[in-house]
Amino acid sequence: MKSEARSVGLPTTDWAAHAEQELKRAGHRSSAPRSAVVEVLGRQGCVLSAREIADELRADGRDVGIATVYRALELLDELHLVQRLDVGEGTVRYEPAHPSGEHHHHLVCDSCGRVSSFEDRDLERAIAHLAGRLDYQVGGHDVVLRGACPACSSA
Amino acid sequence: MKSEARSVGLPTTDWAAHAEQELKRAGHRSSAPRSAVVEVLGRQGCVLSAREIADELRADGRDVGIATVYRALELLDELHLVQRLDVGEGTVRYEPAHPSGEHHHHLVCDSCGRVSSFEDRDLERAIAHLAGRLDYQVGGHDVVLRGACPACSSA
DNA sequence: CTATAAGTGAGAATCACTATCGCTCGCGGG
DNA sequence: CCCGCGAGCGATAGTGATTCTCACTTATAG
Ligand SMILES: [Mn+2]
Ligand SMILES: [Mn+2]
Ligand SMILES: [Zn+2]
Ligand SMILES: [Zn+2]
Repeated sequence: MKSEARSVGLPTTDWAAHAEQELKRAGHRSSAPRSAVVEVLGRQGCVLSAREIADELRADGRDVGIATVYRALELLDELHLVQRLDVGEGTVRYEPAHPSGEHHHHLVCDSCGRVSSFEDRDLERAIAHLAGRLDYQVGGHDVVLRGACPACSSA
Repeated sequence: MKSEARSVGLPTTDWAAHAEQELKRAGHRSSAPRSAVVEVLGRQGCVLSAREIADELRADGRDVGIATVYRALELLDELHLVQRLDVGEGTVRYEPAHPSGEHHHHLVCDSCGRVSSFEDRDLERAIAHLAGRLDYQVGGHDVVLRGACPACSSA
C-alpha cells in the first residue's frame, strides 16, 4: 500500500485497473475501444450515459462507435463491474461498482433532472435486514429519492 | 361522506373512484377511454405497462388508442394518482397511488424479470429519517431489490 | 507467423414513447 | 333542449435510445 493518498472515499482511480483485470479473468480480449470506455467511467465516478461516454471520447480524439460503447457497458454490467441507474428519463446511466461493496444512491430533481448522491448506513442496514427476511435471493438494490434540489426549491 | 366502508388495508377498489374524483376536481372532462384506463389500473393494483393496459382493454372489447393510454397515464402521474416504476427494461409501468400514502416497493427477478412487491416499515422509517437530514426537498422515493425469485433460484 | 474467433463500427432495424392534426363529444351558457 | 367550443380521442408520423447485422480488423493461442 503506497500511494493511497486519497481521503476517506472511494478508490475511484483503481476501479479501471480492477475492471480490466476482471475482464481478462473472464476470458475477454483487451482492446483499445473497450479500455477507453472503462477509463472514462473510472475518471467520472458517478452516473454517465452511453452517449455521454461516446461524446467524452470523441472530444478526446478517441472515437469509439456507439455500438461498442453499449456493448462494453453491457459486458461490464454482466460482470457486475458497473451499476446501472435508470431514473426513467429514457436513458440508462452507469457508474463504477466498487468491489468493496461501497456504494451510494441517488437523488433526482423533478424539475431540473440533475442527479446527486448520498450514502446512509441506516438505510443500508434496513435493506440488509429486510432482504434477510424475504423469500427471495436478493443480490442488489436501488434507491432513488425524488424531489427538488436546493437550487430548484429556492427558486 | 357516505360509503367510506373501507377496512384498514389498501382501498384498492375505491382508488378508481378517487382518481375520477381528482380528475374532475382538477378540471378535466370525463371520457370513456380515460375511465377505462383508470378502471383497469384499479382492478390490477400493481404495476402495468401502457401496452398491457391497452391489451387488457382490447380483450375487453373496449379498444382505446395507445396514445390515449399514454396521455391518461401521464395525467394521472402529474396528479400523483399513480406511481411510475421503471426497472430498466425499456418499458415504464404504473400502479395506483393511494391517497393514504400507503405504498409498497418491488422485487425484480434478474432471470425471469417477474416483479413482486414487499412492504417494510423499518425501511420507510430509515428513508424518512434520512430525507429529513438531507439538503433536499424529498418528495418521494423508489426502492427496487434485485435478485432471483424463489422459482428461479431453486432451478 | 497464422489461423481463428472475439471485437469493432457503420448503418439498418426495433421499440417505447411523443407530437400532429383532423374529428368527436362533454358540458356550460342560452 | 340546443349550440359552440375547446378538451379529448386516435390513426399515424416522428424521435431517440438501444440492439442487430455483417463485413472488416486484430488479439492471441499454438
Ligand atoms: Mn445501498
Ligand atoms: Mn417507501
Ligand atoms: Zn433541480
Ligand atoms: Zn424469476
